[in-house]
Amino acid sequence: MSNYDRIYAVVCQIPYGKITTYGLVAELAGLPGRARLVGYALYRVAPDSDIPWHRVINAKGQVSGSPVRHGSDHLQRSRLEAEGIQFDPQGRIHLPDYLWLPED
DNA sequence: GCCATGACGGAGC
DNA sequence: TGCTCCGCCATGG
Repeated sequence: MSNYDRIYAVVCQIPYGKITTYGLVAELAGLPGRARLVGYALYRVAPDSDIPWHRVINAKGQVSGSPVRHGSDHLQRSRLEAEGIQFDPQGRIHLPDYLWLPED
């Protein structure tokens, strides 16, 4: 059981229509302050994976993504919009409205 | 084994 | 509000 396995496990718990941040995922996975590892873990996940990686964004409420990857960032935004999540004109999300909490 | 890098976060300006 | 710098640590050359 590696840290990545815990990260994936947490991401899989995110319900439909909800999102969370890298830092929160890291904390729930038992890796407080290791947000970068979460990003790195999701970076290694295939876009067609069964893991809802698209529901994880940064603390700024903005969709990230490596420019080098083939439009994975666009794919993420599309999937989020498909789940009813609204984006601001600047491409940002109002976190408090969609942020997932384990208590829910 | 060392060095540079990166889907981040937070503090400082 | 937006940009820069630093800390964190796994991965790849």
